[in-house]
Amino acid sequence: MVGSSDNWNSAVAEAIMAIGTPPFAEKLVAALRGVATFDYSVMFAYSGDARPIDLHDDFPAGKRRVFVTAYQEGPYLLDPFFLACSRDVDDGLYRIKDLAPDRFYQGEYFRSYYVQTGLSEEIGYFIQLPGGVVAVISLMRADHSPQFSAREFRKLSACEPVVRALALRQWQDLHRRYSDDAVEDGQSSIQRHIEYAFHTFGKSVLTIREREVVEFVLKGYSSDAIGKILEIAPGTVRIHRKNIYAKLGINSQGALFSQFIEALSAEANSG
Amino acid sequence: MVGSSDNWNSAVAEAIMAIGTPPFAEKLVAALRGVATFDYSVMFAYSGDARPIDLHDDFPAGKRRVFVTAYQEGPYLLDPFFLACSRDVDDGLYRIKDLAPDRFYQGEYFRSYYVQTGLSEEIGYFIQLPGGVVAVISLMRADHSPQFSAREFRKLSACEPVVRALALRQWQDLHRRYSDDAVEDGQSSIQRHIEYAFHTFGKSVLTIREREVVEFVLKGYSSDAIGKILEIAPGTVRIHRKNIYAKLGINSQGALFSQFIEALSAEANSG
DNA sequence: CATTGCATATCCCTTTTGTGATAGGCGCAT
DNA sequence: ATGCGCCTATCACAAAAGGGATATGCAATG
Repeated sequence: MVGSSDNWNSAVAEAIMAIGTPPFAEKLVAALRGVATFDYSVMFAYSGDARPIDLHDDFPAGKRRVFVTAYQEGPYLLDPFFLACSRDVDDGLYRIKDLAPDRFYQGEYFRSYYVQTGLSEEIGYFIQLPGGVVAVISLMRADHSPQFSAREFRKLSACEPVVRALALRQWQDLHRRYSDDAVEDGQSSIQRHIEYAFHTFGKSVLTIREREVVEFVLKGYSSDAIGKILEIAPGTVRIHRKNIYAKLGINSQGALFSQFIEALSAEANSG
Repeated sequence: MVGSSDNWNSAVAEAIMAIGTPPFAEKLVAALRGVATFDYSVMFAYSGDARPIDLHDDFPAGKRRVFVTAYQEGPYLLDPFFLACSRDVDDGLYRIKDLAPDRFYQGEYFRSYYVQTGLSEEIGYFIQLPGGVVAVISLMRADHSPQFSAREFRKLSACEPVVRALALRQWQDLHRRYSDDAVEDGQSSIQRHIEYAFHTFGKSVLTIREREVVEFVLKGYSSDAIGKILEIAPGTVRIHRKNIYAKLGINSQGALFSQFIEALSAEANSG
């Protein structure tokens, strides 16, 4: 089947082990790259008409704007993939042109947005997730690459059950993780942790003013800049830093960062 | 590879979906039956010298006594599979006769116990589970069937990574159920995120060496200390830092930390 | 075979930090 | 009211980091 099946099995094994962890999508895509080559991949979650959520992508830095940011602004509403989700397409692998209106290349979506992407073809796995959400994993070829051959498409189709099962489990795991302790105000669990850590780091030893200074130091401001923000002399900021380091038993900015990260981790085990 | 790979993928998908549920082992074995035929299968968990635990088997009612009950009474202590577990065998697929003492068929174990099983061959996947437990998934051929051919053995071996990953996840899931959340592998979700971020931060723009330097900078080491760790001149570390800052469009350690924290937050929305 | 990117390295100069010592004003509690 | 903790501030010196210029060896890419 898929070229060297050793690689496929090893790659699937890695993806299985990564279920519920950040590198999951990366591993899944790596497995698919062993089946057929492609230039970019992206995984969007579509929930009704809402702005799609970027669950994963591997666009180079320069391309992300057109493929993700710009897309999410509005073009997605004309995307054949998005429209297919609204039509309740069966799970499976589809070519974008098979889902598109008859004259895709003459349509509004193609002319006003898709040309900018410079893609020669895009295919996508559709996966119905619980709660009416549809995940689409897109594999893309840039315009210097040929379209997916029938053979490649068949091979990728054969992988669909595994891709689907993995995506479903990942989704379950994410929800198990975030449903207990998160999502009231749209902020993710990690963001809340970071925010919390900024305001409580060193609470037992540092004074209020010192914690303010710590916050700005951690956010990358120089002593001079912090002085301006807090409207005190830069020298005073330096005194605060000195006292802070002494209290924390450290002697550099770097060590402060390090302690902050540790606090972030530790917090997870007790808060 | 494995005959019809459609079936293999579908079967693996079913097993993935069954992780953490009772029919899991059944699905896993079903997948393997699509690769090569066998008469019976059993999955034992060995923990030190303790009586092995029967995690799954598909023996017909009449055979279970000799294969499971009798085996657990004592014969297991002479079982080449059990003995291999004590010797810390690497994960993988093994034939019983390759693990057995030279003259297996003349040995005590064979004469006093194994003959009763009426098997022509037995092969087993060895999987090291956390906590020093070893799981062995045995596939058996009764004496009217031929031994596993080299080709069949190779095909089953190719499946090993998947079998192993599935078994590990199943074991983790069983344990998560009893030990509430976290720890299992000593890492909480946030810690995993941080660890992941350390290794992927700036992946699209920074080189490997640069990311190594970033990691140590974020962990609070000075250029001199990093130079010693990476065994390069301190001046070189400073060059790396300079290049890193240029690529990231920043100009201080603090800004680097700030970007790292932002990456951590962003990751939560897509990881 | 030339180019490009990466890792390595040194000089030199400026800016920022880390650390010492020292000290005035303010609020709060014994 | 006297002491104590906190915030403020200055001076001076040493250590580390930021930034420019320049160069060599190596591997991959064309």
